[in-house]
Amino acid sequence: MKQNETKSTFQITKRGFQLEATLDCGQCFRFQKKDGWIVGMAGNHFLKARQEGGTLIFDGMDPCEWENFWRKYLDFNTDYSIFHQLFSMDPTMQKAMAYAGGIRILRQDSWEALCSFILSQNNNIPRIKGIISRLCEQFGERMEYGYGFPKVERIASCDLEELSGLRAGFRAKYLLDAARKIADGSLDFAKVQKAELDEARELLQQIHGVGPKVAECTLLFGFYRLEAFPVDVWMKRVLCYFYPEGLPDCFHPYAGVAQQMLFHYIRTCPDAVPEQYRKAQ
DNA sequence: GCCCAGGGAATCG
DNA sequence: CGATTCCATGGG
Repeated sequence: MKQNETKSTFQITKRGFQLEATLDCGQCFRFQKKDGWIVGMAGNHFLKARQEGGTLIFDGMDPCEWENFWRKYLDFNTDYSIFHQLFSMDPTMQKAMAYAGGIRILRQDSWEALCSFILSQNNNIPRIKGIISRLCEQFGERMEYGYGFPKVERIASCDLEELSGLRAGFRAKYLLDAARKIADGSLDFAKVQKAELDEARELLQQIHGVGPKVAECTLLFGFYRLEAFPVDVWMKRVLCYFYPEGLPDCFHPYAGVAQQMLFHYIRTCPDAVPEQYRKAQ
């Protein structure tokens, strides 16, 4: 079988990594669980994987595809023991890390992350996934498995009417403004990448519909700016309950990493906080 | 029907 | 300035 010479199932060992939590903790929206496998796309790349203990099993993966894309996407070239060591001085983070310490910050494409979090505003994760899924089906490239993420120019060439099928509501016009500003060069991702954090925030917020929260998520998840610290309703609960004085100062260079572990912890761990605190505030 | 969801713009005091 | 209100949509 010729195609099996390049596409195969292979395994790697990776201790202290949580595959499912990493791909389903609200930093990306294109993966789902299916028959015990995590299946989904990033950019134009397809992944089918599962985890057994410290072993990751990839189905139908070209080894080059792993080396050239997924290894970096899953941030396997970063040593997370540095973060764990730093965070472990804090009792709340000890608990969060016991639950979600294997989460990694994905090295996502900037445009894909920006779109994802524009569509995330005043919305819930299941519906965000639905909108992004339709966005890819309607405007992305048809791949062997699934659809790629749409190019900037493809979205920029749309009008609002064409985007109505997404059922994105008021967010569609925000998406359009983002695509057009990037396509015509009035927003330059290279400039955002190089800029200081405050300037990068301002650049992104020039997009109509991008405020502090969406800019922060885009910087953390789409530009790998680990000091970015998105605060949504869940993180407000975390801050209110655990950190009324704010995070420890020494976390700041990597506050985004702590944020993502805390976010997943409070959202999905039943006994992270008392029941009344899950709803209140 | 109500409330809420990884918010932000427009408007009002 | 800070604080409301509106924005579309779907699930609980």
